[in-house]
Amino acid sequence: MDKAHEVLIRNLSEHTALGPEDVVEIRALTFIQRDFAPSEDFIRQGDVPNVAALVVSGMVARYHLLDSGRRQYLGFHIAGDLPDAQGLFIDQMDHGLSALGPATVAFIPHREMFAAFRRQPTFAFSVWRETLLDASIFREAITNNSARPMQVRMAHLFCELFYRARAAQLVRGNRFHLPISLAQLGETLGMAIATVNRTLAELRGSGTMDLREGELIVLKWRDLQRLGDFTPAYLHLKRQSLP
Amino acid sequence: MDKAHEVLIRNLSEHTALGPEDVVEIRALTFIQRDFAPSEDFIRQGDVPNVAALVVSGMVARYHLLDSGRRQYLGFHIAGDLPDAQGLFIDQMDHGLSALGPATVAFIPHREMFAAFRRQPTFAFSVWRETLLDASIFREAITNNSARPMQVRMAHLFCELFYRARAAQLVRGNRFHLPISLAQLGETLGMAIATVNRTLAELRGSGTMDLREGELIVLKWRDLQRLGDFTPAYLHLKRQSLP
DNA sequence: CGATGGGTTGACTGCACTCAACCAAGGTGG
DNA sequence: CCACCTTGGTTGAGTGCAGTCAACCCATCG
Repeated sequence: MDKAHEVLIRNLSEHTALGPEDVVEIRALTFIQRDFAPSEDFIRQGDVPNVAALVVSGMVARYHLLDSGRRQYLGFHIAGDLPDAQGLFIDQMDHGLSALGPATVAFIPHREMFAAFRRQPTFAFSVWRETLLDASIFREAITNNSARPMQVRMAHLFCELFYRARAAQLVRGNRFHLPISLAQLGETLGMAIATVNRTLAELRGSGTMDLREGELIVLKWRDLQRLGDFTPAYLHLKRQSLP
Repeated sequence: MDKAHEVLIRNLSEHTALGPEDVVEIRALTFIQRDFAPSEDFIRQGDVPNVAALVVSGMVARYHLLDSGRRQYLGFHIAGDLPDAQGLFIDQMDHGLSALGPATVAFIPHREMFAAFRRQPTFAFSVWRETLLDASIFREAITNNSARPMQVRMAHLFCELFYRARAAQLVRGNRFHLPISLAQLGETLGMAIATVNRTLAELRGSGTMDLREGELIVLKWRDLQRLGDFTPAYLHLKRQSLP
């Protein structure tokens, strides 16, 4: 059976009430599925996009490359996300996408998406909504990296990822798969790798969480949330109530 | 004559080839126009949006407020922008909007927008595209505030604002109206006010630009661009025909 | 095996934050 | 009218946090 379509339907349904006609449109989309190795790029800055990517499993990252050679991660995506819906209406990608750990990604021709949008405006609106959620997460990242001290900043990132993973039912118990290195954390949060390590040690010391073997373990969600100044309103997840 | 409609049409036309039917739809929209004083809020974090804002003249800012009381500016908008198109499909605003200097804003009921979207998908796509440009600017802000040193960071912001203002024909000669205070610059770039002042002094010293009496003056565009590591690709300012 | 990548830790340094004082301009009220 | 206050900008001194640099460990892998 086709996991890609189901993952997309599940994710869109999380935020939007899809009608049966919308589901029919989605199931009719052509998906070309591919597996990627950790850190493998699949869309590069400068590419002319004509397909949209859907994360089927694993995680993918979006990033900027600066002339200085520095890399800045912009955000992360989990199963069900459309990480480059952002590319639907632009001529040229302004950022790249790569697998974080091993990941499976499905590609949908833009042409088909547009046709479906015209037939089913509700489907278009639901994807549009996804892109707006993305933007909301970007805004929070601006604030996080600009206005919050190191420890809070890192805790906030973990909170967000955990919260989103839970909404996507990717959390088993109190842990989920987060195959990120310290260097990548640094390039996400705008801090040097040594600082990443020390800050992470502090967070571990607080007993609220741990990060081991590519797994994030949340031990005291409430405390971690407080530590990270985390309020999930900006994620606009309909299911608001969580333990 | 109605400036609001014309400003919107001009801005959308900048990026999208609008058909005559789209223009008819836009002209049929109901606008409620209002003037705001500098720093006056007109949409607050937590509001339930049911109208979309359009900047008719002046500048408006988007910002987060943290529990700590700190304010983080997320971005700025000029005439023709739809600063809260982001609110079209969300239940609750995750950020606020305020006038930067004195500003005139027009409000359009969401209901009318949605109806127009269904009748004219191309119009919907053009507004969608605007929201994606917004997101692209947010991404750049993440990178700017996280990965670039202070001086470069500030120069980059000025480059972006100048470039966008020029595209919107708001630059007269080599200057345009940018009514921003040092404190606000600090809350945009994530730096303390003292540092803002010193960094700005450096930039002035470089002879590439000046900021006086609420006006940004660009003296050496090329040098400022280089100083700010600025490449305008991410602004996607190019007319593109839509599907 | 040696090479590589990821993680850990210590020492040093310097940049940007904090704090504080001060100035200029504009608005307000007695 | 002046006195006062507020807001925005400017500058100096001191400090501390996080960046840089370097060494080292460990596991994996060719």
